[in-house]
This record gives sequence, C-alpha cells and structure tokens, in this order.
Amino acid sequence: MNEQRPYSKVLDRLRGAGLRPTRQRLALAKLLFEGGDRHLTAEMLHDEARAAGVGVSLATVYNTLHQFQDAGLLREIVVDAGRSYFDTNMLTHHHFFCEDTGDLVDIPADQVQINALPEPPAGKTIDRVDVVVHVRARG
Amino acid sequence: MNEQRPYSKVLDRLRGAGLRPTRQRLALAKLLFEGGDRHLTAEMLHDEARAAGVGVSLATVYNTLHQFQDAGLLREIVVDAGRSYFDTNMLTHHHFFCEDTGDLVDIPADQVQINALPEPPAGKTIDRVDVVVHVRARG
DNA sequence: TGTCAAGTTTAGAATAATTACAAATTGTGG
DNA sequence: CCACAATTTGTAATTATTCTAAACTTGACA
Ligand SMILES: [Mn+2]
Ligand SMILES: [Mn+2]
Ligand SMILES: [Zn+2]
Ligand SMILES: [Zn+2]
Repeated sequence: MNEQRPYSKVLDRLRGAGLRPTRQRLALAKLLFEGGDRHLTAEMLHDEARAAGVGVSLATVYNTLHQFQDAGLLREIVVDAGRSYFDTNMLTHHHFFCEDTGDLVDIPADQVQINALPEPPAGKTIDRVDVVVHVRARG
Repeated sequence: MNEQRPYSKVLDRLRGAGLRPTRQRLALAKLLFEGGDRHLTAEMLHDEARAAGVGVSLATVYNTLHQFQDAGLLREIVVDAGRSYFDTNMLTHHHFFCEDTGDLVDIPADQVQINALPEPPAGKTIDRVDVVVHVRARG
C-alpha cells in the first residue's frame, strides 16, 4: 500500500513524538516498527541496520532506542543479567523467556490472570506487574 | 543458643553442599544465612564483609555466590539492568521491586494467584514463573 | 604430625554492555 | 540559503562481571 511513500508511516510516528526525522531514525524506526512486535537488543538492531545497508553507529542506536523509549514508542525489558531488550509491543503484556536461546515471546495480558496480589509496602504504589515465564527446550 | 559454636550451623550447611568450609565461605555464609531472607548484590555483600572485618576479595565474593547458587543455597534475581541480586529465600516466591530505592521485598507464593497461563511455545517446557511487582514511592 | 595434591583465594587483567564526550555533520525555521 | 540547534559519531570512560595464573589452604593419609 505505501510502496510509493515507504517512510510516511514512520515519518508520522517520529513527528508525533517530536523527534526530527533523520536518516538514521527513519531507518531504525522502519526496522523496529514495520516487522510486527519485536524484542531486540541494541547490538541486534545495529547488526540489522548494517545488514540493510544503513550506516549508523552503535552509539546512535543506543541514543535512538532511549529516545524512542522516552517518547513511549518502546519499552525496555530486563530478563537477562547484563543485557537489555527493547520491546515494540506497548500493550500491557507478559513474556516467555527461553534461557537456552535468549528468545522473548509475548503473552497477551488476557492470557495471564492474576487473581490476588498483596498490598504494596507502606508508602509505595504499584506501577506495573511483570510476569516472566522461564521456559527451556524440552528434555 | 549457639554462641559457643557460632559457626556450627553454616559449617553444616557448607558440608551438606560439599563445599570446603574456608574462612571466607564461613564468614559469607554467616552474613547471608543468619539474617533472615536477604537480597544482595555481590558488591553489597563485599562491603558487609569488609565492615565486619572479614578480609575477602570481590572475586571470591563472586565465586562464592555462584558456588552457593550451584549448590542450591541461593538464587539469582534479575530485575535491574546490569545488576544481579542474590536471594537467600529458596522457597517459591515473588517480589516487589522499588525502582526508586532498588529494594527487593519478598511476596510469598500463596499471595499471588495465577489462574491462567498459555501453553509454552512448541518444544518448550515451563521452568519457573517470576512475578515482579514494580512499585514507586507514592506521589 | 608432616607431606602433598587438590581445592581455594586473590590481584589484576580482560571482557561486555552501556554511557559520556566533544568535534563534525545535518535538519529546519526564517 | 543561513544560522543555529539538534543529531551523529568515533573514541574514551564506566560498570558489573569473569578470567587467569600464581600463591595459599585444606584435608587425606602416611
Ligand atoms: Mn536504559
Ligand atoms: Mn551468574
Ligand atoms: Zn513483548
Ligand atoms: Zn526473594
């Protein structure tokens, strides 16, 4: 449908977020947001960009991921010590995490029902509930 | 009660795990296991040990934490990017995590009821379900 | 109780992910 | 187009952690 204007969607998205549509940001946004829901590390995205012929430094990949996150286009997921995943699915949801492969797979929020939660510690308020289902290759 | 033999408990614990009771391991085990359930980083434990007058290197703290983990005396918790917590509570349970302070607080398993979970991806088997309730200082 | 091999500790180097910096480049309103 | 702020980038710095190889303990047993 938008083969004539391959950047119009991400362009609107960047404009909506108040971010200048630079060559690098357009290319990264295309990789991030036009392939369905994705879970990527900075290094993975950098490799994809280079493979797609996009000249972009790793520093810019980090900058861009954080800017997108601040703009509400992404969120960061922590499941693996010493490695951050960025998740393009902004709906409330949970994850399968496969320790063998490092893969993250979404679980829609309505497929996890939490019927009880204790009161948070005094003076604290609940921000978000993360459920991570650790899975392994069947053995 | 065991003031006469202040190390007998941790000594038994190390013996049971097949670990030689060295000065360093005894001291770290005492700090870890005789103060109720704890959630510590390697750096925190190192600082505590030094404050208690125990000469121990940071490398040994890391070695010891991993050995204790392999022996089933501890488990590692990942909630904060780039920092590992070690948890002395080996019962199945969940956590409050306060992003402001970095504090982890246990939630007993029976206070979280999960009434639905989807099938794991093909060929995968569920290992463990981690629930992390992110909380913030009330604003 | 002394010996010795195996297990353990350690200082410091190495690694990996991420962030900081300051100079060069680019996007945009006028 | 211009001026100027925003952005990008190569490189250095930082942080948590792991590796290494030499020095030191421990425990079995003679
Ligand atoms: Mn971040
Ligand atoms: Mn570990
Ligand atoms: Zn996701
Ligand atoms: Zn815990």
